[in-house]
Amino acid sequence: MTEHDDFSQAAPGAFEILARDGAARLGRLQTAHGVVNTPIFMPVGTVGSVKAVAPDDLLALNAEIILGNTYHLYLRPGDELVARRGGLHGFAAWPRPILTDSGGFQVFSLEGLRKITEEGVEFRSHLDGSKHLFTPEKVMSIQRNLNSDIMMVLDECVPYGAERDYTARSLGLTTRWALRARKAYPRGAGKNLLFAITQGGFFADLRTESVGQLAEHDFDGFAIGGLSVGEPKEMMYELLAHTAPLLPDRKPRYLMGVGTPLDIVTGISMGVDMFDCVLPTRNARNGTLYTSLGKVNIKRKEYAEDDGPLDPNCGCYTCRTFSRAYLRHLYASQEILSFRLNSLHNLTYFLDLVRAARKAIAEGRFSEFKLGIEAVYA
RNA sequence: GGUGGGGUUCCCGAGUGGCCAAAGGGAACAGACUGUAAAUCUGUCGUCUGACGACUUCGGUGGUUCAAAUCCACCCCCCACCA
Repeated sequence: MTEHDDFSQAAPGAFEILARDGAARLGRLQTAHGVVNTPIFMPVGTVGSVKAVAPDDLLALNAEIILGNTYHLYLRPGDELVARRGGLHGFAAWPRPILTDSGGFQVFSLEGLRKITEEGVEFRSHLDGSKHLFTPEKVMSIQRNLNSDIMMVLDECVPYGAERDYTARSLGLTTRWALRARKAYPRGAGKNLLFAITQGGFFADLRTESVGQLAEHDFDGFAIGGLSVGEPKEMMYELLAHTAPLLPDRKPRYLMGVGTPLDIVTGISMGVDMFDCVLPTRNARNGTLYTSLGKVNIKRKEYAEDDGPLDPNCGCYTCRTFSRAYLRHLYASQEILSFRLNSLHNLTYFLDLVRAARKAIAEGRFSEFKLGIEAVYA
């Protein structure tokens, strides 16, 4: 307890590993808005809102940190407008840590609307078609305005299927961009942490090279980017197993945009500390719910008169209060409440999952825990 | 009673001689979704078949025609306006 109190006074960026179980780590990371316990799942709130739920819901679920997105918030409402309102914390009324993605992924997913050069990425807004330029420096400035606790460097996320030459060149660019970002925001210039993103596509040696180029530099954490972009699952796991151990042991490791319950547990087993994914919230809105017994597609006819709870082993408001029959009806009727109840549940499942993982690591039975998840989701 | 319009596959609704098992939408059923251009997208949707294909459908009955949801006759029902 005193140890915890000591850590609560630690400077932002402090990362402590409390226990290990195999390659899995139990840790905690200090930020300007409080401590994040790892392994952690971070709900995604792209435009400054975790869709369908409110901050008090997230606090009730004990979400420790959420995501925002540089690209979206820069386009609308504008990072300076947000800055004038106390940054994203003040604007969105979220008191706990926030991580902002750099826009690198949008550069990837908006392919066709952008052009990548050494200087940065020129892109067209998906909102009004207007032209913009993101440089590593610009993206730092935007994230400083948003005042996120963890800022990500601008990177290029290489699509699955990209050739070796392209991937090799791209990884070098991502490294140079990362170093420019660090230079634009030197350590100690503020309380915001800065994470680098490793790339390397689907070539193990290029993954090694990318980590090699970045690991020696002074970042607060290291992310693995460019996975789960359409490749076969085994390939993702292979590259993850290859890459995770290469990342600095004493810094938090973040697997970007991943993933399913199985992906998360697998990532943890390989030594990853942080995860984010739209899956729990997006799938909630599309009727796919994650439960202790597996995925439930709540639209299915078989639930029309199912009076049981969505997940008998879940303590969330949705599961405590409503029947599958009612949840199916809400979905079929396209009621707003459907999005909210489904999102609350899925977020609970993902947050409970990492809480249970942390407990399992602390108790030295993580492999056993992982087998349990695999039994349901593999 | 008169005049005009109309009855299409679960619903709405296109189709006015062959390219029609019949556009489109909805509903229904199933699936996808991984750093959110996603309350989105995909598939099925007359019956039988794995498929090719076969068979039965467009208010009813009868007819014209090589061929009818489409043309003709009569009948049934609905709507609008007029009396």
